Amino acid sequence: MENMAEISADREFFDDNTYILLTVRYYGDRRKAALLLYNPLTGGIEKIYDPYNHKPYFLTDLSPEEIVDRHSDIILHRGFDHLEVVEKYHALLDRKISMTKIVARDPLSVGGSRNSMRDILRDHAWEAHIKYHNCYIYDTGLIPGMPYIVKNGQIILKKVEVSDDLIKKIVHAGAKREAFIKEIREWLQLLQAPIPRFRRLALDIEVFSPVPDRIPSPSEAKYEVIAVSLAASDGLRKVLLLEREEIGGEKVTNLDNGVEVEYFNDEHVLFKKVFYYLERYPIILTFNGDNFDLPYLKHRATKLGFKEEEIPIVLGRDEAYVKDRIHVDLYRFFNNKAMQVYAFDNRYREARTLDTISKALLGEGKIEHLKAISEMSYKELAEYSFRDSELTLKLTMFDDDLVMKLIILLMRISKTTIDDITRTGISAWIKNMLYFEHRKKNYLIPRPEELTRYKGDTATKAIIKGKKYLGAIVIDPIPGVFFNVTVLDFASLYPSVIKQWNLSYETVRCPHMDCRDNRIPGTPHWVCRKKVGLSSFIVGLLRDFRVYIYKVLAKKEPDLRLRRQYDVVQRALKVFINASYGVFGAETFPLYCPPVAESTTALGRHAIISSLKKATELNLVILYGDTDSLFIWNPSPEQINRLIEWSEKKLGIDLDIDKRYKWVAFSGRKKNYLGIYPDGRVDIKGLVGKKRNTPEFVKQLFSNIISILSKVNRIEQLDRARDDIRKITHENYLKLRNRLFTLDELAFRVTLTKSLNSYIKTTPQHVKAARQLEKFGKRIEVGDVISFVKTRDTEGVKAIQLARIDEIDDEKYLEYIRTTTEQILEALGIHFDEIMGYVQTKIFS
DNA sequence: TATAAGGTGTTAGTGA
DNA sequence: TCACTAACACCTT
Repeated sequence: MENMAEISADREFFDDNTYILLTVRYYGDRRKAALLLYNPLTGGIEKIYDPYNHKPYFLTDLSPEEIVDRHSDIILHRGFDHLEVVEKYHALLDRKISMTKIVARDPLSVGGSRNSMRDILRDHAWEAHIKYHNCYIYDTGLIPGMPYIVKNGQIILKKVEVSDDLIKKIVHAGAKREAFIKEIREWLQLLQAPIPRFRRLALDIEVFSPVPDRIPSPSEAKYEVIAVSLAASDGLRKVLLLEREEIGGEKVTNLDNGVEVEYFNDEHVLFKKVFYYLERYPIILTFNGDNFDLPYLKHRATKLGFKEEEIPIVLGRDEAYVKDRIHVDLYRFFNNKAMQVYAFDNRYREARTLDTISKALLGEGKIEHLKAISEMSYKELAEYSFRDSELTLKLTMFDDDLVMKLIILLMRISKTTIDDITRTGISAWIKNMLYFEHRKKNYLIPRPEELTRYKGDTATKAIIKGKKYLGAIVIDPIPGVFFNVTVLDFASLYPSVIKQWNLSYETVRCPHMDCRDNRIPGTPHWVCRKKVGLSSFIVGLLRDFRVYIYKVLAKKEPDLRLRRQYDVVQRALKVFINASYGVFGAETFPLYCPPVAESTTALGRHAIISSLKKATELNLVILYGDTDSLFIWNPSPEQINRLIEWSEKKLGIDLDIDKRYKWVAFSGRKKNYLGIYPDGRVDIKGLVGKKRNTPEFVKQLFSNIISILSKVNRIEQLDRARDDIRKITHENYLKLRNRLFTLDELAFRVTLTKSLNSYIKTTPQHVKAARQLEKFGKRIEVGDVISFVKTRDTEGVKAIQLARIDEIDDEKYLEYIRTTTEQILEALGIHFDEIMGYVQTKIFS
């Protein structure tokens, strides 16, 4: 079996007592938490009820006497268990305080039900909004995603070897404190522990619909489930089809690609078979199963007469589980912003659908179909349906199980269950990571209101209206074409600053009088000299792991398998490091602390401004710079080295050579340039021609211009390129005038970022087009990309489906050609009107 | 139960 | 009618 062979590489590590902790859930019927653990050897899942006898609780600053005297409703509460006095470290005050722990019989009594205990105590309740399963993880120290040995009801972390060599890469001479080394060893265990293959089943359902294109509502579950497709990591490839009178055609039992097709004349029996498979696998994968497949199956099963306990599906508020199993909804995971940007380098831009994501990542999409699903033959339906579950499975398998490995590493770093890691965003992950650390060090988790009270608001003013504080500096670019340009940039500037300056919610504006002169340039804030900040420490550590260990190993390691694993670690770390600054500036983050965010950007500005000064001293010419980068014209290697050394010595931040260009063209606009590498590759930033919503014909023109420019090697060749660009731009204009482009090529494709009826203040063009389509009965949803063309009628716009080629407004399109080419032409010293003059004379001659 | 701010460009809407 | 601002989408760091 494929599964067993794959495990063999780690066979020594994964013996039959070793499990991976996947999740912790609260089981109301037993009033206990239970752990769900995966056994890589058997491929099965095991449920173990809490061996620690842990109870839900929260904290209060009231003494037990005060509670008894003034809040007897706590003592009399149905969920009250007992009181304890505990000592906690209050980081905002930098001293120990005494708190009362109110222990409850069940999580709902703490909070989440009517008249819960935290509601009774309100302003006196601490740590009362933590979800019970997280609270359990913080207190027990159990780490989701890590290997554990289960023996006689005990659960023990499995030892992972960490070589002293690795530790030495982080601990430099002079900093060899025992506790520090221990902490580093623990973190490295998380990153080094082997990750097994997971047995998993991808599921996808198709539902009958009398109206084509309309997705049936899961809560009503009015129509039959006509197909269920299953694709599993152990080789299972199957489609279950419901026999229907209206379907003609042959009943194929095998598809060409080895997929087995099974027929059912009774929906009830089909469901039994589906449930059988759901329970046979530890992990179920779906694409949008939280909101569609699983709720539909559940509600439909109830309609079909299944009893509650016969249906192995549990529905939450916004998620769906398979009972005692794991459900990973890839739709939610892949639509997570942090994943798109950092882990997958923005390789899928539009996200949203299974089709677009798998096309970008796997190179294959869904089966295109013209017929409605309800009208397909058995064979067509089976093929169509199977492709969906197959793609879902493949999304977790490509690049040697990259996605599964990433999920496990993110779980370990953030101490978040697999249930939550695939459903919540980066701020919830970082919250978990920091809360876990608070409990481990016996820090009291501050209330958001305390943070604003002690730390205050921002002191700087943002450039952009509506923003909260001042951000980065963008240096005005010098317009023109420059040969031989080197780009330097600070290696992860903000995380470096956070580490270097000890930035953390408790250290910025700390309570000590004698730290007040330790000022943060550009702000009225100061930072602590006495204590190491908790978030500063962790961010610094993760940064060092990435820079000094995993980025190096991901390049150097000779063994492909290991090299890939190191690359996943490196990417997982990147997700956390890059988001560590932003969360402190986000109101929704429970440790929101504006002075921390503001100090980070202030120090970033300080770094770039002082290096700019230094560069000038070194007689370097700075052409442009954005946040953490400097574009330098024709520097000598000595000048560059001196600047880099200076940064290391004076700022304590690594300044690296990021890239070198043969030449760069700046139009004078910020965040807007074109660079040509020595090998002829092109680097385009911010130009209109690159934007996703730009019409195809403009993109084509743009790309032709770029291709002409990429061949320019010397200044003298620019004149020739200018002429060529003039010529093709002009040709394009004529083609437009003569209506030689198709509507498709002329279409703007713009995303609806909110629901159609919530555009109240203005009516943008894509909304106009969408409303036109709605009148024709087309359903329009958030995230839909609307294709429209600009027309000469009063509305000025038509949805592409409703437009004719002779209606288009070529003046508007000419304007668009103008801005697109202008961004490049201005850098080359040509005015667009010159071209227009050229066009005019051509036309009128 | 959305990590941040700084930009460019188009169009809608407003008020003199 | 015109100058200005707000809203919106998309991009860069």
